[in-house]
Amino acid sequence: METTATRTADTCAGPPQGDRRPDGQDMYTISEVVALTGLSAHTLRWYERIGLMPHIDRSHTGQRRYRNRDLDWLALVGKLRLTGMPVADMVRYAELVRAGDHTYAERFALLKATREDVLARIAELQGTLAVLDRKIDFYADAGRALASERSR
Amino acid sequence: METTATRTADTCAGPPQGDRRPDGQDMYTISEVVALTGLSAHTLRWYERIGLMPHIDRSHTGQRRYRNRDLDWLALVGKLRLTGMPVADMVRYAELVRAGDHTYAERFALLKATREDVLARIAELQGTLAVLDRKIDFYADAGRALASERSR
DNA sequence: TAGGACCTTGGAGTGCGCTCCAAGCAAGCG
DNA sequence: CGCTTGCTTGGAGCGCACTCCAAGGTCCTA
Repeated sequence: METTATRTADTCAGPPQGDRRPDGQDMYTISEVVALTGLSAHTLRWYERIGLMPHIDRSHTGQRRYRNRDLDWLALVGKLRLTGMPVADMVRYAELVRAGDHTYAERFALLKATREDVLARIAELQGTLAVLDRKIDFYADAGRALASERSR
Repeated sequence: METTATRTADTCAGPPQGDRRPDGQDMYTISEVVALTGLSAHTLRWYERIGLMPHIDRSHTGQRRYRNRDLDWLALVGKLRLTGMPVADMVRYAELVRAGDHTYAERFALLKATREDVLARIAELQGTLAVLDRKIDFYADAGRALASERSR
């Protein structure tokens, strides 16, 4: 029952990602994808040129027709982008997916390394938050001191 | 007792930041600052050119001599950089500091806004972490499925 | 006093991630 | 039919944050 699911590991690991998209016959023009993802059409075409996207279907006149799995992929790319992962690394991951099932181990390792990066970045930000909070407290105190000085 | 401290709010809000630096007569060449901060000398000079640094003292022959307060400032800049704050925004903050005490309110607001940004970014990263974890679980399961398939 | 490490400057160059442009094709509408 | 809107392409351009270069001055040690 789940052996075929290995083929779609990088587009639907788990339930279908939640985002709205009227299932039935799923096909989206580039401008629809722009509306759904917030990316620009330029960026979508650029992602394709650099090998970050899987093959995108075309209409009989050559226009792009995105599918739900492409949107799922873009959602993942968006998440990875938030982590600061370089586009080149995402392209590497995309290449592994295209290369087939024998790259599972490498993809798995890449995901786990990325997870560690994200944890480290969260820790960094919490350190920064602490500094910021100290400074904010200081400013609040200084503000009160100035106020009481003025009223003296 | 604390009224003079308002003058140093942006270099030593709280205890002296912990980082090692042999107090006494504090003076550092640019290469010492490179060693202490991990920034390049190019970057340090560039920060100065764009107005991100306060005035840096010079030796009688014109070489930079950094002081502890400059290192504290660089530590703050480093933290803010981690949050993804654009350099231009940090320059703005530096200008407020140079402008004097009457910019307290604006600096305070800027710090609080930055704090909110950091919180939002942490939340984003935690969302990404959740996606990553789902994917990692999926890959782990798929790996086990493939293994048991091979052994069948 | 010589040599080498280190410092100075303005300006040019780099890498990344888009962002835009020009020229042209295709579909829908009055 | 013309008009508008939307899509196509390769390639050029942009903003950011550095990064480096060339040409020269300074510091230290012997």
